[in-house]
Amino acid sequence: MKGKITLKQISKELDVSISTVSKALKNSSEISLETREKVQAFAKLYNYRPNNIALSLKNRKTKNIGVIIPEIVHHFFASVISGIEQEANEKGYNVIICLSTESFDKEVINMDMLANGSIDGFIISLTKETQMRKDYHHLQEVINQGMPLVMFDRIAESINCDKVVIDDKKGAYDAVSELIDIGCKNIGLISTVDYVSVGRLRTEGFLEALKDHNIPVNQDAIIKIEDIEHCRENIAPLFNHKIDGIFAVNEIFALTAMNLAREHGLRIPEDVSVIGFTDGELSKYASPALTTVSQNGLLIGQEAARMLIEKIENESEDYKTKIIKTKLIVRKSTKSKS
Amino acid sequence: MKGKITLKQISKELDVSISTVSKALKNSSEISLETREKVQAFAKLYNYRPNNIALSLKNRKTKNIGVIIPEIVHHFFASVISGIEQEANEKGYNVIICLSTESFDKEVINMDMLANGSIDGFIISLTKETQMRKDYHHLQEVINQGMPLVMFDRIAESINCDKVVIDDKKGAYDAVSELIDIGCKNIGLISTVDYVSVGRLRTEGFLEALKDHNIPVNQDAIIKIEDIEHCRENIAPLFNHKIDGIFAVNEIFALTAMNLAREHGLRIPEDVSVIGFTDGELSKYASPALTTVSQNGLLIGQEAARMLIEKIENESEDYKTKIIKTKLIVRKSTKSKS
DNA sequence: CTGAAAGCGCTAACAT
DNA sequence: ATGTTAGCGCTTTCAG
Repeated sequence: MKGKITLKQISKELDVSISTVSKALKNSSEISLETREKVQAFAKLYNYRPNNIALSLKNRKTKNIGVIIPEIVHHFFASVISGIEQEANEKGYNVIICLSTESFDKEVINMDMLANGSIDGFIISLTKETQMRKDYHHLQEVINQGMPLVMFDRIAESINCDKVVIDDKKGAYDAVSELIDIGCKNIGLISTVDYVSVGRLRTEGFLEALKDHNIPVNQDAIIKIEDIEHCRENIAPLFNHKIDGIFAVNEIFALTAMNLAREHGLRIPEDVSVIGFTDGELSKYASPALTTVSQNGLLIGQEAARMLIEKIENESEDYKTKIIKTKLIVRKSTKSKS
Repeated sequence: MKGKITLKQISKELDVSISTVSKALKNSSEISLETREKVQAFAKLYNYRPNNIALSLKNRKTKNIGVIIPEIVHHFFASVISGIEQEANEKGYNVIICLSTESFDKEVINMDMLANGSIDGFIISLTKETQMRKDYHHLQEVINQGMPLVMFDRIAESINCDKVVIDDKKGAYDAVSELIDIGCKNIGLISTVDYVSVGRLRTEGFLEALKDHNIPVNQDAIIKIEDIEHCRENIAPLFNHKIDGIFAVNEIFALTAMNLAREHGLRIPEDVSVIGFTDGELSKYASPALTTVSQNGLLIGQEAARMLIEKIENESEDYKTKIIKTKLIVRKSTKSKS
C-alpha cells in the first residue's frame, strides 16, 4: 500500500487540481485534450491505480463476496469455491473465505467480521453444529441489515433467502434404485446423524427407494455416523449382516466400507456393490473406481455466485431455491446390469 | 452494508458530536461517565459496529491477506489455505483467495487487483506457466511498492522475499532410499517437466539417491509429465521395463501407476513397491494405502501466514526461507523391510 | 476548461 | 467535558 501513487500526488506534480486529474483519467470531455494526455501519460508512467478501499468507501460497494464454509480440505467444498471464484472473478468480484471449521461460534464470529463493511454479500454452508442447534440468529441479522445471502448444500429451510442445493433425496433414491436394479436385496445405508440436512435427505431417499420397490427395511443395516474420524468402528458392524449392496452418503464412508468389505473377504462388486455420494478425486481413483452420485460442486458454486451478484446488483425480494441436478456416475464398484 | 448504523447517526440521535460518540465508545476518560453510558447503551441497542472499510482507509491497513494459488481442488493447496486461514484468523486477519488456475495472465491480473489497497500482503504459489517463463515482473513490482510477499511451494528462487518450502530433494531422496532399502533394483520415476521447481528438485533427489547407492540410472524408466490429464498414456510405457519400484512426485501419478501395474498383472507391493508425494486423502484411502512423502500443508500455510503477518506488522528487510520437514509415511504400497 | 467543496465513516490533534 | 477540524483517497456536483 505504501509506494502507491495517489491522485493528490499526481495533482501536485502536475500542478492541477485533484478533480482535474480524476476527470482526466476518466477521459472526461470536460478536460482539455492536452491536460488529459499529460495526466494520462504521467499516471501511466507511475502506474497509477485507484485505491480500492477509497472506492469502496465512496461507492459503498466493496466488490468482495464473503464465503463461509465448514471446511476446505474437502473436495466438494473446494470445488464449490472454485465455481464461486470463477463466476465472481468474471464479474469483477473478489472472494473472501472464512472457515467455520464446523464450529457454530466461529461461524458467528466470521459473519460478524465480514458483515461490517468488508463484503457486499454472503455465500454460506452451515456447520453441523448450527444445523443441530437450529440457531440462525446471525443469518437473520445479516439479512435484516439488507445484506444479500445465499446458502448452499447445508442450508436452513426456515430462513428466507436464495438457496442452491442438489436434490439429495432424489440422488439417493436413484442410487439405491440402481442397486436394486442390479439385483441387490440387502442394502446397507451409511449416513450421517439426522440433524445434518443432507444426511437426513439422503436417508429419506434411501428409505423411499426401498419402499417403492417393496424391499423391507433392515434397521440394523442403517448406520448413522456423527464423527467421520471414527467411521471405521461405526461401519464395521454392518458386515455382521449379509449385505450385498451399500449406499454411503459420502466418499469416505464408501471407501472405508469397501476396505472393510475386502477385509471380510468380500469382493467388490461381485459380492457387494457400493455407491457413494459426491464425485471427488477419491471416487475416481479408488480401486475399484467408485460408482457415485455426482454433486456438481463447480456448478453449485457458480450458481450461488451468480444469484448473489444478481441480488447485490439489483436488489429484489423474491428468493429462489435453485436445484442442481445430480447424476449417477457408474464405475466399477457396482455390478453391471444383467 | 445498508441498515448498518454509523457514528453520525448515533451522534444525531443523541444530539452530541461525532467525536464524542467515537470517544465514548472507546470508553475515553475524556468523556463524562454519563455520556459514555448513554452512548454505549444506544450503540449496543442498535448493534453498532465500526465500518471496516472506513477503518482501513484511515489506518492504511486492511487486515486482509491475499492468497494466490494455482488451484484449490487439490488437497495440498486446500490444506495450505486451511493453515493460512487458521493463523490469520487468530491474528485478526481475513483471507482473500484468488485462483490463478495455472494461468500466468490470471496470476498477474489477480495480483494487480489485490495490490491496489485491498490487502496488506501476499502469499503466493506460482503457476507452472510463470515458472516456465521465469517472468516475475509482477512479483517484483509488488515488492517494490513495499508490499510484503511470501512465496510457498512453487517459488522463484531469484526473488528476494520470504519463502516457505519443503526440502523436496531430500523428501525424494528419502523415499527412493527407502525403495532401495526394501530391495528394489529397478526403480522408475514419474515426475513433472523440469521447469516446475518441485518436480525438478524431486527428480534431483531421485537421481542422487540412486547414485549414492551405486544404482545405474535407466533413462527409459524416467517419465516427465506435462499434463496431468493425460498422465495415464504417459505412464503406461513404464511397464515395458521390468521395474520393481516406482517413485511418483504426486498422488495422482502414483495411483495411476498402481492401477496400471495391476492391469499388467503386477501385485503391489509384492511385485512393485510404490511411493508417492504429498500426503492427501487419496494416499490414505487408496488400496493398498499409499506410502508417501508427507508435505505438511497445514504447517506450510501457518508458517507462511506467520511470516507474512510478522512482516506486515514490523517491516524489516531480512528475508528468510523456512524449510518444513517432510516425513515418509510408510503404508501398504511398499514391501516391509526384510 | 478547471477547481473548490462536500461526503463516504472514522480517528485524533487541537480548540473551546 | 465536548466539539471542530483535518485527513485517509476518491468521485461528483457546482462554481468560476
